[in-house]
Amino acid sequence: MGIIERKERDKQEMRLKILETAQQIFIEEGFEKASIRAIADRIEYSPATIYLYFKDKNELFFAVHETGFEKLILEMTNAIEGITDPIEELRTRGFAYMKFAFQNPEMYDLMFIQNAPMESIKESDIWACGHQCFMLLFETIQRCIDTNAIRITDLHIAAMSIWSFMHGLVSLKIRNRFQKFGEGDVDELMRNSVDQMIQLLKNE
Amino acid sequence: MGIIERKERDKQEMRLKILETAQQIFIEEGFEKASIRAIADRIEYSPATIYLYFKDKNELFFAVHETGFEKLILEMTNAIEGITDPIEELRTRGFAYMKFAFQNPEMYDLMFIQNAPMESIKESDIWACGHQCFMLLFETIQRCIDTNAIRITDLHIAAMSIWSFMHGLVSLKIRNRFQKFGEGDVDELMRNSVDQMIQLLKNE
DNA sequence: TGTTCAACTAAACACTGTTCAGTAAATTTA
DNA sequence: TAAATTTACTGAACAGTGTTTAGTTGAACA
Repeated sequence: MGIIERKERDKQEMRLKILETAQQIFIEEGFEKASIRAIADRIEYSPATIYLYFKDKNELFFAVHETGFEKLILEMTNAIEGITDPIEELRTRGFAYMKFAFQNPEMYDLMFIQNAPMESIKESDIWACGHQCFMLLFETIQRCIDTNAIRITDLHIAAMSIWSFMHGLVSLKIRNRFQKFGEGDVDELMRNSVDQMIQLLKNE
Repeated sequence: MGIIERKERDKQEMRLKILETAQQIFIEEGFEKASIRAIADRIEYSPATIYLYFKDKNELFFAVHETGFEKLILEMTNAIEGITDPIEELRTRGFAYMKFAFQNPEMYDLMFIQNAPMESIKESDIWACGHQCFMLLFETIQRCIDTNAIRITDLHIAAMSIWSFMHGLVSLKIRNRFQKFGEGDVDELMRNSVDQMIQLLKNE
């Protein structure tokens, strides 16, 4: 009989329910406010129940941050549709990354700033969704190198440099370190910085 | 009589004692572990006493993060002693910044990643120590621009780009996002990225 | 000497993540 | 069908967090 199958389905459903509720509260009110009790309250279960589906808060928010990567990877993939010039591809992916951060600041924070999700990765294995995302960057940079479009020849140095630049820009903004930086609009200065960096990277 | 003067001295002394103890625990065991109760325990006062000297934990850790900036500003100032070439000055300051982050990861985290210190800055006024630190960067970049040594001509764009790059590099490392990035040593890859960026910035 | 005032604290409040013994219902076995 | 077992769930507790408040104690002043 399909009782064990139904039970398995129920279990997955419950897990998803917790996950979606965690994500909801977290996106609306931030990581701090997304407490186990707040999540339990909304799904009308006791806090202890959550621990039957997730080892701890870190593991739950690891699962949440994975859904963030799914979204980012999708957007970074779709962004370059129809683009052939490698530099234009790099520029577009850069702006897609920045747009994601602006539109999902709490999720970006969880994915690239918070300690929580990284703490649930066992010493032996890898940050799979992170690596999957870097692959998109590697891909684009490799194309730039192959067509001699870029002034950096080492793939890993280029990837680390470009990602660091983008992350620095976005995370300093998210964590409020750009208060009154310069005179004009900070967001515009950020966009200009990205464009300037592309110019710097371009060969000729 | 000097009673009120002595009382004022005592008050300042107590404030300093709290501040130094907070800093100690925080550097040794991180921000999470540096609780009001842990600080109170070590100085052998009740937790409530701390609130007679600091409005809340944010204000206390704003004061701690200020001592971090004093150190960073000192190191960034001393680093360039005897250097005349603007590009070399920029490079040296970059490495000094990175060295500070590596040697004082918890303090760097507090200064540039944590929300706590920024939350105690009133809407009206400015992040003074942050701005004082940027001035050193502006200074160096201005020299680069004046001598035509750099491929960026806008001071604010250059400052934002270079700071973002350095912060991205260092904060991704601190928050554990460089696990197994590439094949070799991550620290060396980071240093190579800084050197590569300097090459990119250099005119000719 | 009595009064005032400042420094300090015990205890509580409202939270947090997490664990565990116990319950109740669904499922399986006899 | 009745009894035994397994599963899902929870109340209550533990140990911690930042913060507030009423109340105490000792020093300074009148």
